[in-house]
This record gives sequence, structure tokens and C-alpha cells, in this order.
Amino acid sequence: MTTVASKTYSIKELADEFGVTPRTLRHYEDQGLLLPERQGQNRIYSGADHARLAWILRGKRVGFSLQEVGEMLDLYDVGDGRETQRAVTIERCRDRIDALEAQRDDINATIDELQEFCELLANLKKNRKTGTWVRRDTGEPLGVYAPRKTA
Amino acid sequence: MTTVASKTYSIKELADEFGVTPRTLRHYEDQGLLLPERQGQNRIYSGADHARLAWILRGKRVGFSLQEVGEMLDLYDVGDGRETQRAVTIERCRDRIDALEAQRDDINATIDELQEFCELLANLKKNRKTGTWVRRDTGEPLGVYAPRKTA
DNA sequence: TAGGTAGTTGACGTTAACGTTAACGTCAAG
DNA sequence: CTTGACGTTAACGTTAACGTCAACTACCTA
Repeated sequence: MTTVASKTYSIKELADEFGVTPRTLRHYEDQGLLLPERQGQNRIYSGADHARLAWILRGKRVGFSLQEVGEMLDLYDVGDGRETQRAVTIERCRDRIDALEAQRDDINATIDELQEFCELLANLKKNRKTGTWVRRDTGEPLGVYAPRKTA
Repeated sequence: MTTVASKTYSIKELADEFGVTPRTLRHYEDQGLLLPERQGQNRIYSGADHARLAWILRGKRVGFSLQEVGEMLDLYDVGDGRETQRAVTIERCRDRIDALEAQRDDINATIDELQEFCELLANLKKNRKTGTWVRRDTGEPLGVYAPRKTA
């Protein structure tokens, strides 16, 4: 039986691959989100760390704080495996899913509104007489939100 | 022709309705996101302000900074209406949409993963012999990400 | 006339998520 | 043997998005 030396990374390798700085990885470690092994002083990241980092960054992209990401990662820690603990984990997991679905709805709504506005803009033309902008189809004037007085 | 006195709000009314503090609304004003009228010293928010605030808060929920929200709101300002300006606006609008769609993909991926894990958890049972947790269906042991050493 | 409630403008405090700088160790290349 | 790229820790700096005073005004109301 040979030991499979699975891929490992230096701090810069991992940072570069994900487009972040080493400082960021150390920060995530301070926050308890990563815990790479050490070779003397040096951090040495495993494939699991690689996966965790992907999770963390995606969590950030969808708007979670590092703390929240940590809590989500903790969900995967069923270490002790007590029944009650497992039930709680399941519940919190479902809560997270609900929150994410709500957020997705927000995103969809925003997309829709931007899209609508985008089409309206593309459809716009200038009225020869008044010099104002009107819709090419209906001739309606433009008016979505009150423009900000650019004081 | 009668003037339609459309609905207006005091700072506290508007804040309460959206579950934020008056301070927050003043802050948004400082950042140029809102510009309510005044009755003497007092701010008086219009229906348009109400709509803008809804936009702002949804933008925040989907992870935009106030500055980004401001830029998006600016898109609706086609005041001068120059052709080039309009084209730029359309393009930036589309960029935003693309970014939002990418974010939605992230969210979906996260939801899927959580859901899968949630089901796995619900499906889990303890192995009588080893005392460890295994899947009720396949008998596979649990192992998603390396658990964090709770130092 | 003294409260109480709502508003105002500063201005300083706080938290999160890093950036930045300092001061130092390590190892391979020229 | 020194330069350069990489690593380390420790600690202070920065930005965003408000929170939290303080000090003041205005208007009811008991």
C-alpha cells in the first residue's frame, strides 16, 4: 500500500489560483476558516483546504460574511454526531437554503427590472419637436424614478 | 385641475416601514442616494423616494455596495440624453445583468450543495459496530470536507 | 410651564475584511 | 556572499456602513 501524496499548495500558489492575496488566506486562518498544516513555520495547504477556500469565496460572492461562511462550514462538522446536534444542523441548513432562495428572488427581481429598463432605453428615441426622449413604440415619455438633482 | 397630494413620509415613517433607522436614511442622503424635499428643516419623503429606497435595500441584499447601488440608480438618469451617454448606460446595464446572473449561478450552486448535504444528513444513521455515522442507503461513511480541528 | 415625542446637525465610535509596513528567517542563483 | 523571491509574526491603517452620543429646535399636551 503506497501513500498517495495528494496535491498540496504553498500559500502563494493557492492565493494566486483564487485571485486573492496571501494576507487574505492568513486572515481566513485567523478567523478559523482554514487550518493548513505546517512544515516548520510554513503553511502547507491540502486539497481539502483548496475545497474549503472555494466554498469560502463563493460564500463571500453570494454576500455572506466570513462568520456566516464559518457557520456554514461548521455544518459539515458532525464530528461528535449526537442526534440532537444533527437535528439542529439539518434545521440550520434548511434555514440557510431558505435565505438563499429569498436572495435569489431578489436577484431575479433586480435582473428583471434592469432588463426592462435596458430594453426601454434601447427602444428610446428623441422627439423632434420637444427634444425630449420618448419610447419608439408608444411615444410615451421617459419616467422611471425621479432623477437625482445633481447638486 | 386639483393638485393630487401624493403620499409622503416622515423620516421615521419611512424608516420603520423598511425596518431601518432614520440614521440610515440620513446616511443614504449623505451618499447621494436619496434627496428628500424639506419643510423647513425636516425631511419629507415622496413616493419616488420610497421606490428608490426599495431599490437601494434590495441592491444591498443582493450584495452591492452603496456606491454600486448609486451607480445603478444613476443609470436611470438619462437627463442630458446624449446618444453616446445612452449607449454607455445600456452597456453598463447589461454588465450589471451579467454579474447578477453569475451571482445567481453561485447561489444555485450553494443551494444545491447545501441541499445535498442536508439530505445526506437526514439519511444518516449510526453504525452499531463502529459507532460511526454511515449513509442509510449505501452504508458509505460520512466525509465531505475535512473537519476543522476545534483547537 | 414642564414633559414628552420627533426632528435636526455635527462628530466620534465600531465592526468587518482585509491592506500595509516593519522586522526578520530561508534558500537557490549568480 | 549578497540579491531576490518567498515565507513568517506583529501591529497599525483603511474603508464602508452605519451606531451612538451630544446639543439643540419645534410642537403638543397635561
